[in-house]
Amino acid sequence: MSTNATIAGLFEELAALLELTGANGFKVNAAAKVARVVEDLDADLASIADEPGALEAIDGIGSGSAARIREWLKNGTIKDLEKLRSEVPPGLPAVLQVPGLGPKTVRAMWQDAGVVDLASLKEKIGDGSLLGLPRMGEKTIAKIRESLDFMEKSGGRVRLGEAAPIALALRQWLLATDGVERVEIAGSLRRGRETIGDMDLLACGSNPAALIEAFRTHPEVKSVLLAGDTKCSVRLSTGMQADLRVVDASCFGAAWLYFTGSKEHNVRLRERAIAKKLRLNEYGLFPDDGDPAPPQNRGVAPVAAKTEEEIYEALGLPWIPPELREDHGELALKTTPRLVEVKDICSELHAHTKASDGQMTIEAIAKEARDRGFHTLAITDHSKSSVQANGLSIERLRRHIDAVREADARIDGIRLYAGSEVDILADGRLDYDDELLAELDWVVASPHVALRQEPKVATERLLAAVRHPLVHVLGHPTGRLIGSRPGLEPDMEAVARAAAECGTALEVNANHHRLDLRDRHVRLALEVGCMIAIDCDVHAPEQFDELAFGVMTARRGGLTPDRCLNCLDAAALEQWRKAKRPAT
DNA sequence: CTTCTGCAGAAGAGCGTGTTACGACACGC
Repeated sequence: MSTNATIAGLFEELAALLELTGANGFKVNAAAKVARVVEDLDADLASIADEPGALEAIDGIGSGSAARIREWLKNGTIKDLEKLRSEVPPGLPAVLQVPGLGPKTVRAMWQDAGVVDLASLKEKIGDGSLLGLPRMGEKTIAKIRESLDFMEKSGGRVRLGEAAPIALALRQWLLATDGVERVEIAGSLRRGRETIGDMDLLACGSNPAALIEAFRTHPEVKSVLLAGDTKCSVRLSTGMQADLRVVDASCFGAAWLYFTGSKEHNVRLRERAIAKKLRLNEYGLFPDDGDPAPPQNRGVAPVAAKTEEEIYEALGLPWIPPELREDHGELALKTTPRLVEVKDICSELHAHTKASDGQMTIEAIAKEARDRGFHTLAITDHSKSSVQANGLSIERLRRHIDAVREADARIDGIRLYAGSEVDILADGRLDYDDELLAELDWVVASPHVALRQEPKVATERLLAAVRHPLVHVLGHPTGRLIGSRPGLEPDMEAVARAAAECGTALEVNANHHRLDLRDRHVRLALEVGCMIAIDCDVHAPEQFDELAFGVMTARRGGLTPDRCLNCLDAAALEQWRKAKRPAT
């Protein structure tokens, strides 16, 4: 694991242990924030820690956290953390992750009922010994049991690509309800995070009770966790939790803003409101009249409430796209950035046919891409070392190139590139020799094996690939699979710098299991001047639909159309391709 | 614990909901 990821993990643990030992809430928040900041940091902490004041200059890291980071880098331990570890059972922080359990409850379960980890929680639920605790009744315990089941199945979060179709189906269902005016997706799903904890929907209409009733009776709903006049939480058959809020149309914007989050973004907005003598809540942005009672209950007219745009404007901000609402500096924006959208994408530059492990013929995939409005499709079947994916031998590739060129000549309305997704071998060499690669129109170089190698080795490996003069795109650079395989941990800044220098594009693989580059790598790549490709790595026709997830990930990294290969028109893409290989 | 205003000390988002016990609390976003 990289140094930053390790340190982020330590501070996350520190925050959990502080919570469990009943520490000051601000102390807990501070540690949690350090974890978040460090996780997203581009610079390597180990390399900047020696520079006086460098750690403290990072927003969210003060003298205390800086000292702890230095202590860990020097000794490999943090005294305060060790002390807390000795006080709290090692399995207890995991119990805190159970939805519905907060620090107070877990602490009581630990000290009064002997719960020390998830296993003992399950046991104590089974033998009824939790019932005696304060605020622990039958219903509470039943909910905890359901949450535990979900965590066992999914680890508590589901991938973006799994949650999105369910949310869209729920939205359609609600849109058929009596009196409905509007139904929107909010929460981390709207922000396009790679995994979703629970899904949030927001609705308004003339018959709120009907919306709540429709929601709780959807066929996918397994149990109703709570249902009030304006709010309903359910557990879906997948185990995931879904929340619906029903609000008045007059404050839809305020509510949508609030329920989209992130929590950190909301806090920033509210701080900004306070600085302007205003108050922001889910009912609107109100003048601060000094009365602590909620203004919406006192007939106070909001400054803004109906749309997100007018609320941001009243706070002196441009409308901020949901994907950027993570408190990663987005409040410094002066105008709304024109981020890439699905409709901007007009080529697919990474696709597989039956020649390797795809399901479609060249002709079928070409027509599919054309029907989706693309002007160019790169056929990039696997190379010879990818035996498991039926990679093409040198001979087969030569015949395949001919077949693609023949199809290109025959099929109207789309341009086909004869390409390859060539393996980057463990030592950085490519899986075909240069002579053969030079015959191809398009080369995506991707790592598929040796995905556990040391970060330094991985960096050299990827550097070799991006510097190779015949490579157009570095495909799914880390090889990670969300939730199941961490993948390579190269020095992404070095890789991106080399890519920018050599004019090699970096891919955001849109497959929802991959989303690789991930959001923060996109941001890093853009900062150093890279071009980005968003590709579906298509193996079957429906995989073209994964594009939305790749686009959201790219938007989270701040990608604009001018920096995205797939947004170029056919002539501009052709020009870029030729400029990349001036010799050919 | 960190940040901000002023260099020491204050401030740090704000609300609905269910549960459990009848006002308070914990939780989640």
